[in-house]
Amino acid sequence: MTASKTPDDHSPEGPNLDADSSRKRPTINDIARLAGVSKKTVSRVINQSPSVRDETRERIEAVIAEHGYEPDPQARGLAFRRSFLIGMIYDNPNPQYVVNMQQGLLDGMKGSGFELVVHPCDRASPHFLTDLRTFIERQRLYGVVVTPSVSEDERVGRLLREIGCEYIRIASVQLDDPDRMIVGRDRLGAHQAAKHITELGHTRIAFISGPDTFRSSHERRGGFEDGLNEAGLKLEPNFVANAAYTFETGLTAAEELLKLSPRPTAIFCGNDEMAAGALQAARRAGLNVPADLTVIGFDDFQIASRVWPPLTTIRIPTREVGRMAALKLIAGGQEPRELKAEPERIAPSLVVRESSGPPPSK
Amino acid sequence: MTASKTPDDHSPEGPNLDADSSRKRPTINDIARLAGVSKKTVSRVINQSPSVRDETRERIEAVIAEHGYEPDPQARGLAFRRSFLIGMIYDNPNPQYVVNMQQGLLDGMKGSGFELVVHPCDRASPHFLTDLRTFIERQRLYGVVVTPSVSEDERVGRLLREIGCEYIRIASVQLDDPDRMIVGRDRLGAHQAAKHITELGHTRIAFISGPDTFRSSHERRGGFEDGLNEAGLKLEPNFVANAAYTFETGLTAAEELLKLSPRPTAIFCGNDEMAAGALQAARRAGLNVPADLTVIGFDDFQIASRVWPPLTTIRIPTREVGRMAALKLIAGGQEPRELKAEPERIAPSLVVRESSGPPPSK
DNA sequence: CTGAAAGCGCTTACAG
DNA sequence: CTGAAAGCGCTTACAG
Repeated sequence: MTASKTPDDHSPEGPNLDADSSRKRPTINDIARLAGVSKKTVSRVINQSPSVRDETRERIEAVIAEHGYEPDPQARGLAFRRSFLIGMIYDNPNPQYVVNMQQGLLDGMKGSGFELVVHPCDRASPHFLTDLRTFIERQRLYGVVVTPSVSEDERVGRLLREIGCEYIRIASVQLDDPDRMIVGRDRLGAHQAAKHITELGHTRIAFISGPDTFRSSHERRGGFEDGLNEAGLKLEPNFVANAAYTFETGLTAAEELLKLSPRPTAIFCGNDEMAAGALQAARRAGLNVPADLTVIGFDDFQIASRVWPPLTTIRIPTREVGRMAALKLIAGGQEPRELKAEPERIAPSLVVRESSGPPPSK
Repeated sequence: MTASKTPDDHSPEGPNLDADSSRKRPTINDIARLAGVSKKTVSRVINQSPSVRDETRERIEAVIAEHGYEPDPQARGLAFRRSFLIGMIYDNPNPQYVVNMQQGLLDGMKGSGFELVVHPCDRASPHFLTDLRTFIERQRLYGVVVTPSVSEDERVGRLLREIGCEYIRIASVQLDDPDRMIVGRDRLGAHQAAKHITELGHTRIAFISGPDTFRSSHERRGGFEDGLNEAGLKLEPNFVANAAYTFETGLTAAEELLKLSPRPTAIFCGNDEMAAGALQAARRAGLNVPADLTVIGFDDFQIASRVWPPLTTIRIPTREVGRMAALKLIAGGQEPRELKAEPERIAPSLVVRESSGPPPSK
């Protein structure tokens, strides 16, 4: 054991959990005594009750600051019957999504005193709902943020309401009270992709869809179709392939599309992973991207700029979405000011790289 | 703390926390009453105290099971002066590493009643240590798992010991008591890479290193050099380039190496991200991988199989490492039986894909 | 082997 | 505007 030992530290040696707590952290009782008030009044200051005389409040705040007092969240939680933990409930298999979302939630929780507890889950498990319930009730979670595709499960919404757990669902469609949701703008993003492709002059345009179990699959397809229609084009049924947001399924789906004759000159993929698979399929088919084939992704995760050629894609500000979700949860469902003032901050945007170009001239 | 809704908020609308709580969850008092014992005895059963008569224990366990009683972690934590939360402290920028590690920790914590609180941090921040201390002390964390590169910071080890927080450091070198560490086998992995490359017949072999701030950079280099030496080769200083574990720095470093004359016929990269960058550099230089150049990565993250050609790399079982770390932390530093019996479960292994081959014959 | 009392550090409900 | 009492659901220390 190195470092600072205080005079009253009589511990013999080794990491003893109790002995080493240098100067014990002050409690509400210490602050009350030092400020010459009851602990209830200190409690009022902590909880920002308006009914405290300014002078009293200032005196207490000074003592709190001087001693670096921080209320114990466990004791508060016990008395409140509710912890200061926020859960992130997710089943999205993409690590980049998960990390960006966590980071965003953490951004939004910063300085609030809340902490983030992560809870991946499996919607297909038979214990899914009971596990979720146990997790939330046992920890008496302050609230949860739920991301796709779990967020789209109506059983989850019902459960959360039934046990009275505050929540924010993140999804690409309005599935619940607006107070309880952050709605993504997937349609808009897919629309931008369609616009880009048609403006390049493509007419034989294909789409690789994500799995039916994600609402975003449908939204992205819908937005894409709308965009094509605006350009006077249709999404031909045989130019639509179903995949599952993974690299492998994207690869297979693209292989099928490229066997068609005439084959598409552009493929819009429901996410970057599938687009990376499509790039692989093009290579195997001896096609040059973008000279022979335009490939476009969705998400703008790291992989988009790592593959060759770097992917033109639709960027979703996942971290910012997470930040907004956390702020909204903490505010009890109130739309964050920033988001109200500038809804565009969670809007998708087109990122043009090297995988898109005009159709082959022949 | 943004106090938004308090428990006695009897607002007519919206999710009322109290109204919906169907049947209240039983407490230790309920169980004690129903079992005809004192709550202290129930507490003994919960905490697996040996001094309870078998008959009594069974009776109590039956009541617990019947009512689905679960002790409140907040109340337990308050009495224990220690929560049932485990923190993951990290600053690794790779999302895949973070998610795999989290998943592994969760695997190891499963059924233990602990929950995982995530805490990314920035070693370079001036508040780094105070923030960390505040986080741990305020939440009275049961313990923490620290990953590279924060885990390699001696200030962190000192702090943790000083405040008496249980911890496991994950690193590529033994930096602490064996009870407090999970040591990775990076040297072995790099050695395997060297063996593979030399067996293919290469002699002009380069290395792209990670940043000095990660011990793994040095270990991987060391293991690689050892492997080359065994084959009677040396790692030439001008064939070593320094990068920072990122795609961009890997790209730049590889460009420099490929300008040399004669240029290397194989490059071993400290991780997959840099190897992806090296692949990009080769393409820009008009070189074919693996015909003109062998490129090898380290980690076997998803990106390794997404790039073209798919990367030969060294697989690290990150998730398993995480699981072992959690088990060890919960066991108070005792090596998990599984790991003792089979240390190889956290050993690296060579994964041969398409980015490696014999050197060009010319 | 078992229990009654006190306490962990907060808050609610009730007074004044 | 402020406080004394009781309580949140557990555990420790002390008895027996």
